[in-house]
Amino acid sequence: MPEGHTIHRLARQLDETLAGRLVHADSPQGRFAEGAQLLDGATFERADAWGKYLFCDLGVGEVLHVHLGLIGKFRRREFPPVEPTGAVRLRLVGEDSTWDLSGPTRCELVDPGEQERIVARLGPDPLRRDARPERARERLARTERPIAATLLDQSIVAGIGNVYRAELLFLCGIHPARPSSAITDVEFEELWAQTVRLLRIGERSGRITTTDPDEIGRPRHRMRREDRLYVYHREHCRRCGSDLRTDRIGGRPITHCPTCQPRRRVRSRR
DNA sequence: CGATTATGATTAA
DNA sequence: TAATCCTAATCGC
Repeated sequence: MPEGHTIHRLARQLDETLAGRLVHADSPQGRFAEGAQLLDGATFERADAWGKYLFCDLGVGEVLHVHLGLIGKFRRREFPPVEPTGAVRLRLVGEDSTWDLSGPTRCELVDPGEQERIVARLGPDPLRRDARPERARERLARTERPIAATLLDQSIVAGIGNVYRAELLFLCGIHPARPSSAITDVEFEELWAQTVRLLRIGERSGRITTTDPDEIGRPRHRMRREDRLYVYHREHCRRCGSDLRTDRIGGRPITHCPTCQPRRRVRSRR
């Protein structure tokens, strides 16, 4: 379930449960045996998220870099630990918590220079206080690539994934194929504000919810699964009932509502 | 039990 | 653009 909100939530929970604690590390599955050995017995200092990239500093010189990819999970497990089920690349056991990493696309130790290089390739992260949205704004203005493609480009904005991009474009009433350069300043402001808002909700709750509790008629945390999204994985528009359309943009499917997200902006009535 | 699917990203072509 | 990697839940037969 990894878009930026997942990684930030994870960083916070790792901090809460492991920071300042002595940690035992191992690789039950065996594919990160050397790295785990290096981390074993270290003190967990801090976890930090940049977009979908997670870094854990255990004060051993190199930093643990984890990227969950599409299917990776970093889950809290029973303490004291029991024999893991399935393929666990890395297990971290603190003084009162157990964490299992499975299926990551990256799990490696990187030196601080390499960490810097990774972070330098990323666009502003809406979940970071120091984010500079104007960086993203400038990039968008300079490319004709469809907005649905640039929103997935982590070097432009860091942390948006396939669910959030579809939902954001719906909420902002923007057609996915619109050239990025045609996004107006006002639209960008709203896009950024919504991104921050939705990612924060996701980080707090641990799940992606983009619908309005008033519109659904029940509090966000008690919404049914099928009520949490406007367009992603849906057939009909929750707002107007139109048949939704799914296209492949930026290499991945995106669904939009032809009525709520017209290709040309509807002339506002005066 | 095999096939399919998934909120991702890199590499090769 | 396609192929590839990684894992586990779910679905159809």
